[in-house]
Amino acid sequence: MSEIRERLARAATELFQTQGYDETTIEQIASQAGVGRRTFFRHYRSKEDVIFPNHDELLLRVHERLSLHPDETGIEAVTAAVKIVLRHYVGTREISLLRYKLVSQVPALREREIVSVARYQRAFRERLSEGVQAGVESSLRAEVAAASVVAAHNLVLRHWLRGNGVSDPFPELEQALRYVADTFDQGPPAGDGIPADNEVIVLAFHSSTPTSKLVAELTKARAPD
Amino acid sequence: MSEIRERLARAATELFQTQGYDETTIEQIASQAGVGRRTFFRHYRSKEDVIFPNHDELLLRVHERLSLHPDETGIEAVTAAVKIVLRHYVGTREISLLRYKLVSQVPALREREIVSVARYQRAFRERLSEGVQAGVESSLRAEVAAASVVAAHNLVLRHWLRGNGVSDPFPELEQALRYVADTFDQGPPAGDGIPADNEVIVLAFHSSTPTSKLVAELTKARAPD
DNA sequence: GGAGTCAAGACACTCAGTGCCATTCTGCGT
DNA sequence: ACGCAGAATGGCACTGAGTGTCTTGACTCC
Repeated sequence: MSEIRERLARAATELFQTQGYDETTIEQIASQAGVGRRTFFRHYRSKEDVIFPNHDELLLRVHERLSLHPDETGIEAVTAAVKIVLRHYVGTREISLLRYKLVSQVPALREREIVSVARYQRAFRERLSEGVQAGVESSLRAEVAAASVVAAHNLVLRHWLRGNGVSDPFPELEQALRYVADTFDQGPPAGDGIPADNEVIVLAFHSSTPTSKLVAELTKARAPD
Repeated sequence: MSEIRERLARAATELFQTQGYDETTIEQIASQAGVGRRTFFRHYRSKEDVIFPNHDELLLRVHERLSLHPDETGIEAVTAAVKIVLRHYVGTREISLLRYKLVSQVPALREREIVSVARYQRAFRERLSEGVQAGVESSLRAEVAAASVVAAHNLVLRHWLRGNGVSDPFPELEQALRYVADTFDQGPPAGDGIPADNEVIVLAFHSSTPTSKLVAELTKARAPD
């Protein structure tokens, strides 16, 4: 990490907080950091880039993790990958908190964040679609599962940020992800496709019935020979 | 719809298709339409705005529909609202097809579209959260349900667009939405409360519930942590 | 026919972002 | 210690988006 890059980041965050984001020009950031305007663009692609640094690299790491173990479940891979993202945010607490404050105030930054999130979601969706046959329902399922993981992450992250980043968000993430995994871990809902009619199955059994027997009966009932 | 506005739209779409989007300047669009550059900005906020016209108005109609019947289910309201969106796209077939082509080629437009979609999703999420107690799981549920509806819509829309907008996408949307509604309409499968010994358990669940989930719920209900 | 209103045009300005070239700094081998 | 190559920096100019403002012209209402 070059020294000038850090000087620019510091100058930018100071100015953003005192003047506001929109009111700060790149010229000001550069001169506050004691460098030329042109040099700013050698370190950051744009003003937004100061707020979302190393983003490409993080996305790359996520992609790498997703393709690391081709034999693990999609949900497993995605679950592991999303932890990388949260770990990164937690590891860069200062900038994460500043970003949170700015993103909730500046529309342009909020949009940029949405786009970033969509990139993760896309990566997740692609991983979840691997080895799954094409079709409306499978696509929908993969997309929704990806969205769920992202939503779980964002929920936990926001909670952590609102608490000023003092707690440990990982147990909470585990919990939320477990909820998601429970919903999406396995194949499509029974029946290949959308049920023709909205059927409700009612099952009555004695409380002493062992679960194993129950499942056997149930399976038989749902898909008779 | 003013006449100049239409001239501008026509000029823009022509230039986009012959020269490409990035290579077309607003100056060119304006002069092709026979007006001044400044006039362009009186009709469209930006170049992207030509590709996503009436967008705010559509979002507004969605919001209106969502708050129309406060007593209907969240899923019902959202399901109805998303049809407004699809109906709009179908109703403006030409521009929809052009947009699809451009969005798949120009990164800036793709990002803009992602942001637009996020706005609908947010509206849906808010409607789905109404009257639901706060909490991680409820929030997650609302967010995921909103994402599902959006995903269903986008899937159907893309399919329609890839088919050059000749088919009727609504049956497909209905089907996909039914799938989503089936997943989110009701809470987890019945079984709240711990059955006492020697009791008959009655379990009602939807036929689309995966057996695995069913078993998980059942196990939880019978022997809660 | 004259006053008022509204859209369009024209011009100037700020700022983001990029290309280009000269200059300076830095590390490195001799 | 010296010089050299390559990289980093600074400065300049340019394009293009977007905005403020003043002028002009057309249309309307009285």
